[in-house]
Amino acid sequence: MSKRHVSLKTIAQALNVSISTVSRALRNHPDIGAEVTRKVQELARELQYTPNPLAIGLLKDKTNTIGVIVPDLVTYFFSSIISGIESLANEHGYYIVIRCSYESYEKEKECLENLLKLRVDGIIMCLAQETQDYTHFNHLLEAEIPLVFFDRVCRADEVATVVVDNKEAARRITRHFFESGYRRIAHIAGPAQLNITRERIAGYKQGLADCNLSFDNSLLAHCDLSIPSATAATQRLLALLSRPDAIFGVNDTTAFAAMKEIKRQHLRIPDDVGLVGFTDEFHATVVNPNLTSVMHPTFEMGREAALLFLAQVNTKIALPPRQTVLTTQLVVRESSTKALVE
Amino acid sequence: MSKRHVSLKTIAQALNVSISTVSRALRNHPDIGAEVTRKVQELARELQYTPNPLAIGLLKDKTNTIGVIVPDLVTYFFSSIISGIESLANEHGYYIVIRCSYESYEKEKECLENLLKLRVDGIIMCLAQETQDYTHFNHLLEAEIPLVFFDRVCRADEVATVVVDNKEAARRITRHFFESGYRRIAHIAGPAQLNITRERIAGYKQGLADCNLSFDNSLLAHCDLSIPSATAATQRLLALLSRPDAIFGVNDTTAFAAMKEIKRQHLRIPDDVGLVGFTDEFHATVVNPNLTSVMHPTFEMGREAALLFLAQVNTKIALPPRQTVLTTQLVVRESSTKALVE
DNA sequence: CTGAAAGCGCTAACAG
DNA sequence: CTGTTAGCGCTTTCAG
Repeated sequence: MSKRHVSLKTIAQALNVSISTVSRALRNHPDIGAEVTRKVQELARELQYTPNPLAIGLLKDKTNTIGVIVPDLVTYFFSSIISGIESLANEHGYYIVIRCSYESYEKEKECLENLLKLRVDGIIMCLAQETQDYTHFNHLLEAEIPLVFFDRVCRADEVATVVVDNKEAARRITRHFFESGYRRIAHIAGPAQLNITRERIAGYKQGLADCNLSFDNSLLAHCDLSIPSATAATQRLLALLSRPDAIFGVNDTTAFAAMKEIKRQHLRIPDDVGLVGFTDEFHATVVNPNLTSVMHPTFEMGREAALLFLAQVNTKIALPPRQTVLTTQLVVRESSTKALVE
Repeated sequence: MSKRHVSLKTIAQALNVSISTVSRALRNHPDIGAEVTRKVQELARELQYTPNPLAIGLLKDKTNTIGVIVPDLVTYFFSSIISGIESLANEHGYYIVIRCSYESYEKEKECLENLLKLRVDGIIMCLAQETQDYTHFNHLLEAEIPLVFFDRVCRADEVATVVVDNKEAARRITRHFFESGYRRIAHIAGPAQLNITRERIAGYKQGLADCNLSFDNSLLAHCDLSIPSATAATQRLLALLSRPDAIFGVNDTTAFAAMKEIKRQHLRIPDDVGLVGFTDEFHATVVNPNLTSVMHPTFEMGREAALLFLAQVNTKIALPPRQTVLTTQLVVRESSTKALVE
């Protein structure tokens, strides 16, 4: 069997001491004689001994492992958040095990179960789009297994969360449109059950109110965040008798899909239709015209989520769940700044 | 301690049988009486017993875990490959633990060491750009720890690899340019030490030869795959006295950066400069003009890599390393098709 | 058909 | 200062 790894036993036998002596020597336990300690450490280095985390995990019931569940691995939004989680986790000696829910409720439950079976120390996740029942988290809450939600959240009074100021951002976008001369401002929103959808719609409405514009339900199009669905939503909006002159997408992918569709219909951006996205990835500055977008600190969001996770791990007492709200910034580019007709 | 998880012991005590009986009953061992088996399984289900993978791992020296190292987590290319790995790994009961090398040789070594310390069953990875010394893999090869490289590879005679037909693809791009009327065809290549760089340059040269064009070293610009560096490379090319009329980037990100720079200099694509990328991500169809690109089957590449990994895990005998070559496809769009002047 | 015991690698309480 | 023992959760001989 274990030709592969040297264990304490290997060292103990070679040096003719007991396993516990080796164990202590390696951790510089004061009880152990200087000479023995030196010899043990020297041999350990030579043999490239590394403690077996399985054994320690078994003993301590701790794996230094964080389960991460995302609805989608490919999108910039999620991959950059994962990057943030990985970066902070790593700095603190944690490993991340990734699973993808593919926006499915069933898969999400399965991922959760699997990761718990693996004995991860806790979970950092973003809810799947489909998820409307939140009872599968009961178990974690009862067992006090660390849990952090980011972006799409639920049960925020019980679970730590990291989000951005969705409402404020949406409000700012709406006002920006108004100030740029747009009057029929539409919003392509996500699925109704998501908090981000609700909050951004709330901000959108607030923004309209700020500008004395009335809310028109036909200007609110829902999509399931997929590209085809965003395209369809755009088509619905553009087909309205009274066509919108501005569209704000729930994320950049949605906005890119909208951009493609708007161009396909030979409408000009920003002159015929203004467009704003949400996330601000690199491609916003590559597309034509450059996309105005809300700068969403995704990498930071990942790091914050990991931070909230660590806070839970390192506390024995159950502290009230922390809510981290990151601030966004509107980055104005060409897609929402038409020449004002005074 | 373990309020959290029920163990065989829990069940054994409740049923007043021995631990080994429970262990056997759960695996339907024929030795165990039908009645006992039924009772054990029933209670196990009720108590939601799940075997502790740490204990099994300790015993079997196997964790069902794959270490994945990528140079970058955020780029579409890598995130979609990770997605492919995750998908296949999951189907076979494996978990993936992700680490990022940030294109650094030192970090790559560190990631590798860390993952091995964690006792992953093997490694699937893409070399960091900086990596030029490949001796840190000796240990894995000697210990016969499964290892798979994808995209950027080394020691291909000893290690299983998944790549695409880089040379052929580059050749096809070059010929496509020629057939579209371009004559001064430039290439923004990656760092010289990478196989993908070498192979694509070889294909580029072959393509030039096919078209009876001579190779001009000034039309070959290297970059480090970062956006600023790709921009700089573009600038160098565009500043040439005899400016190229076509540029083929080593990947889409490079091509997008080039596109941005070309536009900034008020040159028209495809009329003044033709442009082709490599990877073909969604954004290729959003930018203006749509980017011609080589369709790189990234998700499949991830799945293939996982497949090669599993092949190694499931074989006792050391089989010769398999080389999987995936085929690409040139997707011609607007950025490389100027109106031919006959 | 079932139980006891050893061992995977490690730590910690308890002896000496 | 060092060794013995027990135990984390599990599988696998070996007894009975």
